[in-house]
Amino acid sequence: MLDERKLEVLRAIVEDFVRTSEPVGSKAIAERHNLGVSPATVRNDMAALEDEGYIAQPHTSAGRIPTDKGYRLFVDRLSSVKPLSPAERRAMHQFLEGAADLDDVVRRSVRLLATLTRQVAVVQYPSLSRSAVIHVELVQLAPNRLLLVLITDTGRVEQRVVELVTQLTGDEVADLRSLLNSRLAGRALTDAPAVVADLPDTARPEQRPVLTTVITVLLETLIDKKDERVALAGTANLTQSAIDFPTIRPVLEALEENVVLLKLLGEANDPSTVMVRIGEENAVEGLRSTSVVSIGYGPGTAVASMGVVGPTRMDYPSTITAVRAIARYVGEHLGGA
Amino acid sequence: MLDERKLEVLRAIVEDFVRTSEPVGSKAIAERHNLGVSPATVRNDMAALEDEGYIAQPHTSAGRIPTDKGYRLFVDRLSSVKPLSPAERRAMHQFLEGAADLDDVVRRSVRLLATLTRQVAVVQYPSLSRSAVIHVELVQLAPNRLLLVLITDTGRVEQRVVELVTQLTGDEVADLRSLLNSRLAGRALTDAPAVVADLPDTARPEQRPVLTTVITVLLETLIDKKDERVALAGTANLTQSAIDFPTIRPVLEALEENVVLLKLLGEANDPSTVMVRIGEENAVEGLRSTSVVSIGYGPGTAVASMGVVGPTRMDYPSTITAVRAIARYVGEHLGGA
DNA sequence: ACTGGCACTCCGCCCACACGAGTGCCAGAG
DNA sequence: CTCTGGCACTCGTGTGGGCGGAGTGCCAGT
Repeated sequence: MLDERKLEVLRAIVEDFVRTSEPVGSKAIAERHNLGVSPATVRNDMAALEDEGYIAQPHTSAGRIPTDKGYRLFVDRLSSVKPLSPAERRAMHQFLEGAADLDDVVRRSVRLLATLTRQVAVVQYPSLSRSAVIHVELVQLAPNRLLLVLITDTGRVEQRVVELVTQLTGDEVADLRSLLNSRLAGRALTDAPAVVADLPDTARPEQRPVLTTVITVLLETLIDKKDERVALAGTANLTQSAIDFPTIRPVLEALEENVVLLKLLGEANDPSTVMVRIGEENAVEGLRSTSVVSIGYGPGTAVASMGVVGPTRMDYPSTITAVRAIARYVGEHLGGA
Repeated sequence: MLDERKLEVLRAIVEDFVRTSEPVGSKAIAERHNLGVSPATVRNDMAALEDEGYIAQPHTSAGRIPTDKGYRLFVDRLSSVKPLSPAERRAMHQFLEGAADLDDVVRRSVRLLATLTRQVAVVQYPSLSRSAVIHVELVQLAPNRLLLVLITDTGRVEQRVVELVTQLTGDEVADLRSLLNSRLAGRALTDAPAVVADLPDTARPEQRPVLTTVITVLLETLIDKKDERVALAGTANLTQSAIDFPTIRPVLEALEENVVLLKLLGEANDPSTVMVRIGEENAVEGLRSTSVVSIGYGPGTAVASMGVVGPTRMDYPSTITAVRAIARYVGEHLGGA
């Protein structure tokens, strides 16, 4: 059905269209990409490609542009990896150099990703649910108010105020603290509920109400923070592709919905392979005319995801390379810190 | 120079132009705003207003539009406050209801502000520098690694890892903790440097190196975090005013520069008066064609600022009202928590 | 001081037209 | 069976002219 040359023609169409953002015609292909055949032949191939749904015509007597399906084929079978330029590599190292805390790393990463790909970048904060507890701290704000601080191995810190019905002494707080830490330190957050479930039962009766309250808040924090944070950068890059989006409004709206973004990224857990969602493949209304390139990252197995959102008319090879490189580098960086 | 009726004409021009985004002519004014005079008279007034630089013509034989100077006069002398509608008031309460922690409050506020004003909203996180220490916590991660956690009265928590050359016992950490707290608890962050400066001198010799290191990191945290965080929402609203911005690109770029935003908001400290910067009055390149309406907020005297960014062709009375109302409400909310 | 009238300007819109890029199809050559 | 050159056709884009209308500035009159 699709012989070698037809695929070459498709590649030529995708590459030229990405470069010029204008429909590409048979003559241009025959000239620029030395296929050794005449425009007429290319035309026949194009007709075949159009029948199969890989390319389309904006209108009669215009050149062809790739369809979502065409991009998909291109990404899956036709695109060769394009190595990062030395300049890009250098930029990457410099950019992440000297990032102080987790916030800083994420913010720099997202900027970097947006700059390198010239698109909108999204980086999820290392998720609570996939990390482990380092320490639980209790600070007594008042006799009946505690501040619960949860510290994870990815550098994230969550805090919550706990209101108690009873009053506590400093010693009691200390007891509580060491009790919680003995159970939780080193455990994955996902295990936390199981680990602390039986605590109230084993405690002395007078401790129980307090313990129950604290544990409730602790678990609430874990659940609540399921709605995790994301950083966003490069939205201005949307405007450069005025040709691609008739209106960028729905895209901006979708990008502001954290929930949507997380859903988008949530599917890309694997740090070894880049996931590409093209146009209509996106479940998210409003991003139907965009492509999303995403990947998992983190020390060891993935703890979060990052990616970029851009027009379907995107330089996939470069974008994929950049996303992969940055994810790997940030992952190492987090592991070392 | 500018008699009563001329001011009325200016008001009419501003109001109509804000509503329709089209240049307004003398006839429309004479009809819609019953001034009791003929279009010809209005024309004379308009000529005077134009001479004074309050309005301008896009081209001969078009209506007039307000200049920055015209908006300025309108805001300062002609705009009456417009109370919040009951629906808006209800929305405000519901929106902030049940916000758990500081992050949540800020995120909800910024969304609310963007929704109510239908513009881009910016909310600065309560700044460290203007708040006070509640507690300093030290968590021993390893014999020579401490986690320093700083808790402020606005609910913000900052953490930093401290690497030590020497190893510490748990007791030593506890000593250090109580020492720091005895000095810092309840003090304003801005006082912190002065308060802890002499600590190493008064300590026992063997404690000094550790103390110096910890204090250095502590002060670093304060300085570092000067570059404070902001939350942004409603960027999609920029697209609705396609008439107002030929390109929204520079605006989006400016909004992504946190530094720029902070500079913008930084000037609005006073929680009692709304600050309005119109068009060219903005120091920030890229926001020269926008207006910024901002105000300080927080429990008691202001601890941070919030505001909106929109086209100069903006409904100033409504916007000012909304910004003021939300700032006040969020301030109370923070105070009560 | 205000009004009505009038001539003038200029933008926006519509239409017609020509141009050119690109196609599909076909007949003929290898 | 595959490729090529030729040709007629389609359709979007750019250009230029003409028209209508909105709005103005000015002036003479009340």
